[in-house]
Amino acid sequence: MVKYLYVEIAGALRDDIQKGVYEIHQKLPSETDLANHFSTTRLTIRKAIDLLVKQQVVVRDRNRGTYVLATQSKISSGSSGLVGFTEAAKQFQLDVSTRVLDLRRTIVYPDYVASKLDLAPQEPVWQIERLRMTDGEAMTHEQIYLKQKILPELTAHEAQGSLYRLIEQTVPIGYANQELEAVVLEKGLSDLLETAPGQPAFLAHTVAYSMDGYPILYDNSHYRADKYTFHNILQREH
Amino acid sequence: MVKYLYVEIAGALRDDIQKGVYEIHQKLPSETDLANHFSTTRLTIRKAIDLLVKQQVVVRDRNRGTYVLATQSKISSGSSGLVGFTEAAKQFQLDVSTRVLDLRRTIVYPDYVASKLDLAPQEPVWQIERLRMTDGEAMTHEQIYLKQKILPELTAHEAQGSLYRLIEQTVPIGYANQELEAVVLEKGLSDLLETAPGQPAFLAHTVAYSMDGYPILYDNSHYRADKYTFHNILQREH
DNA sequence: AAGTATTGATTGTATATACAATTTTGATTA
DNA sequence: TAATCAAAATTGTATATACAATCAATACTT
Repeated sequence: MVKYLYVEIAGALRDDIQKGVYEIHQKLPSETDLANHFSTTRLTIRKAIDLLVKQQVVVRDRNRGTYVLATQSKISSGSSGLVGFTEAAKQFQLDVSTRVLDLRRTIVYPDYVASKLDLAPQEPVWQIERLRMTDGEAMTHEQIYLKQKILPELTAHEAQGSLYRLIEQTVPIGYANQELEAVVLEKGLSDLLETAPGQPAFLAHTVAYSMDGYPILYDNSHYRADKYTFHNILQREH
Repeated sequence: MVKYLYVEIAGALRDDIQKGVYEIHQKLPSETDLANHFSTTRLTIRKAIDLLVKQQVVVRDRNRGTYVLATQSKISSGSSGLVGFTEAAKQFQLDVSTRVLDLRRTIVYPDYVASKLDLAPQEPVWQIERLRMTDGEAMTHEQIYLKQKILPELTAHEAQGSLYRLIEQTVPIGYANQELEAVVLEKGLSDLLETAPGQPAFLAHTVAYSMDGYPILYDNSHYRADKYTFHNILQREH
């Protein structure tokens, strides 16, 4: 999984931070020192630190040093494009795993699902409930409704990977409409997400459409707020 | 103002894109070609392209090339966007009012503000704390840090309106970088927002940049989750 | 003692070069 | 023609090195 030197070094540093070798607000060794320690060049160290900055683990302070910001990094996704959890986490070079809690073909679903997906009466959908984890820690709980006619067959094994990628083997996805709520976790979900009730979370409602504008899937996901941020680049229109 | 080679090159490329030299979905010249053209190294070109990627002007496609992205639309619908609260709320035809809680020119601010705004030591900023209301109900609490050199003077009356509009009378804003957290309100803020502690809220960190990529203002806002949702249209890149 | 200049440390940028990984393209072969 | 293989193109990573910009600490001068 770990392929590149700078990713490995970033991981090593992050581990050290998590282990307390470097504490919050403490300064990391200088780039040259790190380069010597890891027997590499300063530029490779810089790339490693760049990654940690992107993950918001450290901050740079020009001419002074690099300081520890948090002991944990957050995954972040947003309008940078439509990516599922798998692809987002991969950009952070994290190890993704999935627990499929439920997978069934059904004609029983809430009204708003039928409405959002523009379903015919009795039209079957795949209902997929998954728990997504990075490095073994629960991050996201997903409740997905996918038009069955898009994917006639779907195995539990397939449901473990990137659904977007799977779907795009038959229907290219054009865009999605996402609405974000901030919520507080109730008992059931907090258990699944391995945290406490009352903790904040994002609730994202996403409808993915084909290029033609036909709805394909509806996704209702809870993201642990301590592990996830949404990130937008907003262009000013002049 | 433009100091570094790679920033200049990024600007030149962005201009070319805007002028139509490179059109949407078109491929940029290869990095080696660009390096020759600008009489520099591939690594400098890469840093320039890195910047454009961060600004979402182009995307990389490994082993294939760098492609021009749609520089328009894609963002900021429904809510905050780079329109600021005033402009957003007006689209909903709501009656916006503002309570300026604090307005001061100061050289005392958190480290992360100095870092995000790339402030010189002792550089003065305007610190503006506002409560934004629609139809008399508290919606948003804003904590804004604005480089003083952008706006030498700022009255409490001016601070009641749209800051974005005010700023753009001197410096056009190019884009902003927004990060969303989901949080739970603590006592002080919940009082200001006229709700109860423990209620969920969005916490948005926004850094607004000039067209050249220089930071202008940092905004730390809490949005009542029961009154506000964030809405994105996500484009799938193919 | 207080201010000033110097020096070292540290991050930021830039050049030059090489190899790796993968996609595309073109040539070769069955 | 179709399939296979080889080469070229292109981005990604890595090493080595140098200088610039600025902060912090030290030494020096007044």
